[in-house]
Amino acid sequence: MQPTLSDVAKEAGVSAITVSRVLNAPEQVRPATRARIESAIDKVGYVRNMLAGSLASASSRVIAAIVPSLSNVVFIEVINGLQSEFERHGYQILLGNTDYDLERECQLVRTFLGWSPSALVITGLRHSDACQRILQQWEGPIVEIMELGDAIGFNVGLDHTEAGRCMARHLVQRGYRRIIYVAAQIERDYRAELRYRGHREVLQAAGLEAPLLDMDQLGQFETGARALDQVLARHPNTDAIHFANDDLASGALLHANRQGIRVPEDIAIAGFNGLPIGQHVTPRLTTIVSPREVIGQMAAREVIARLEGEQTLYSSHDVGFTLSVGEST
Amino acid sequence: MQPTLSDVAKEAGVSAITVSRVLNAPEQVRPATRARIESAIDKVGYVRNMLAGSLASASSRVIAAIVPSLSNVVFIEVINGLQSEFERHGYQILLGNTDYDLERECQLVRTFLGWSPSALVITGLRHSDACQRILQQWEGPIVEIMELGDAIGFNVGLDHTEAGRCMARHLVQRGYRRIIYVAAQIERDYRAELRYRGHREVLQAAGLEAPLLDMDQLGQFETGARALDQVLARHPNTDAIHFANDDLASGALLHANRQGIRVPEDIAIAGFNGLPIGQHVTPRLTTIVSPREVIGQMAAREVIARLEGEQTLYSSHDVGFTLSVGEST
DNA sequence: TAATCAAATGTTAGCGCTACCATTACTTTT
DNA sequence: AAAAGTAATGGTAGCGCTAACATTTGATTA
Repeated sequence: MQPTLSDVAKEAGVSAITVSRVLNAPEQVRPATRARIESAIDKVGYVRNMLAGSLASASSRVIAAIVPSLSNVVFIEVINGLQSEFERHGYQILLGNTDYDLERECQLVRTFLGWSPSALVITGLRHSDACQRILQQWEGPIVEIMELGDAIGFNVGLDHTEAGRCMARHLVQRGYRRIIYVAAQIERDYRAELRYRGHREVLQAAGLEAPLLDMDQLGQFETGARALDQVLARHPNTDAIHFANDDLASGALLHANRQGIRVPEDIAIAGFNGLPIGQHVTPRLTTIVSPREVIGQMAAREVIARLEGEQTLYSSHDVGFTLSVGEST
Repeated sequence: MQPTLSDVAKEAGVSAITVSRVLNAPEQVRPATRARIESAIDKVGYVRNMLAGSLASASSRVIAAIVPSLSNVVFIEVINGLQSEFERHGYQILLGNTDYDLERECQLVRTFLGWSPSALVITGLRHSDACQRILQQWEGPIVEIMELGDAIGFNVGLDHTEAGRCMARHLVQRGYRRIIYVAAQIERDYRAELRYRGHREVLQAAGLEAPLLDMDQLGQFETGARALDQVLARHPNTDAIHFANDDLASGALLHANRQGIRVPEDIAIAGFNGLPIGQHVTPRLTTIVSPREVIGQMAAREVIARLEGEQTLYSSHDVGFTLSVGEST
């Protein structure tokens, strides 16, 4: 059996609560006593029981983080940003993956709240009704990341509709007229859809059509390559492809290289995210750079500030984006 | 205040333990009673308190997973494999990131064990002495992943030394004679070092030198590109580069494309991991494919089997690897 | 119908810790 | 030297749940 606080207390000849203080507020214990207790801790090989502590104090120093996917580098970077900030302040991350499924998200939120997390970081602004209700009722800090809009708690992200507009404007300005938007399973990725809406808006305003090609597998290189083939076969006079993300776009670009299709002369290619790969392919990919790690860090900082008692009001933070023009458009 | 089990019990006119049973072993409760309790749960908006439950039952259904990095896709895929298996069986993942720091690893292990996890999944076989002691003392299942060797618990991984040998043999066989091994911060990445050892062994056996170039930043495309420049400048008659991973190798390959350096005529390039990108660059990257997600899944399955009472003995599982020959060598 | 037994439900006692208040030890002040 | 104050430590109760055993209910059998 693991030794408990009172085993340590017995060993050190003090009461359990004094040992607890050494762990939680060492400055309240006289240095001599503290040293004695610390060596007792080592001696009996005490490992703190976080469950009991969190139950008694009703606070766990656990952050529940819910993302839609772990296959997508973007969320990894966000998690990385969260981690780096939270770990520094002594918080642990409980990680959940919804696989873009709102039902699963609801289930996860339910379970995670049962851990009395110090805060909840969740991706996106769209949740099932049940989930929405649970979130609204919960008293701890909530941060909704990635998108901007009508949030329950604090909100860190960027305006995806505007990002879509921005890229569409760029393409139109460059003189492209037969532009297709290519996504992978767009109905599951609301942010890709928002970008499409912005894109379509701009194209229609310019009197252009805004066709959409939705691939039925989740987006990686392979899907991008296949999408390029499909576009060339079915819409042969397309002059530019606006991809929903850099994975797809890079896949298409690398495929074009292999096939001897010239970019942008035969067809222009644009992406979204600003992944490193886009800057290393030839030609460099035109894309929209989103500060992904910053989203995680901002979210974490906001939560930490709140938890340490600073009275910040719930509000939202636009991390913005940058159009990075490569030679692919 | 959140409603508790006894609030639900009062509402449903039963005792708390019956409600507990509905949650943990519904088949033990008569359907009529169960239905009544379930609607009471909905009515009062009950959210289960995992802390209290885990404390009382001394089991948390949390899996502590410790990886050295989240910037490396490889670990993401492993985590993904773990997630998909564990989540299906109702386990949550508590995620820790050591940043390749053994002290930090020890600290994380300490903290995580305080959560009474159902199991601990940890990367690698090398731990600090203190950590080693803590792990040995702990009673729950431990899985050490990625490497194979002298493990404390169950062991899922591959033989990195052999992988290094395999690639070196391939290069020698292809006729390359001035082969350099390029890594990024090799002293932090023990597995990259193991591969180098295998590589060196083969080269020396063939009467060749086995120089090592260690880049001082962690490996991404950029580092690979820079490494290629350095090799060409400082070791101009090198005919092949064996990179410690595909990120570096792809970075170098894409850089070569940009610079008009011909691969493999001017210089051959090989990697390790079998990341998708390697199969989409031109020429395709020669690499060693490791079944990353399988490692996570295997680890998870083993743990689950153990937890559900199957009496499997601690042992190790070699997931193997495959040499994938592209046109880059 | 009583005896028997399994299924369903309840009672009690803690899991290991911390909040809250009480007490004791040690300073400082006048 | 007594009073007043502060710092350090302790006692008690309870966080919300479940394990272990106890009891009740209802079905089955002789």
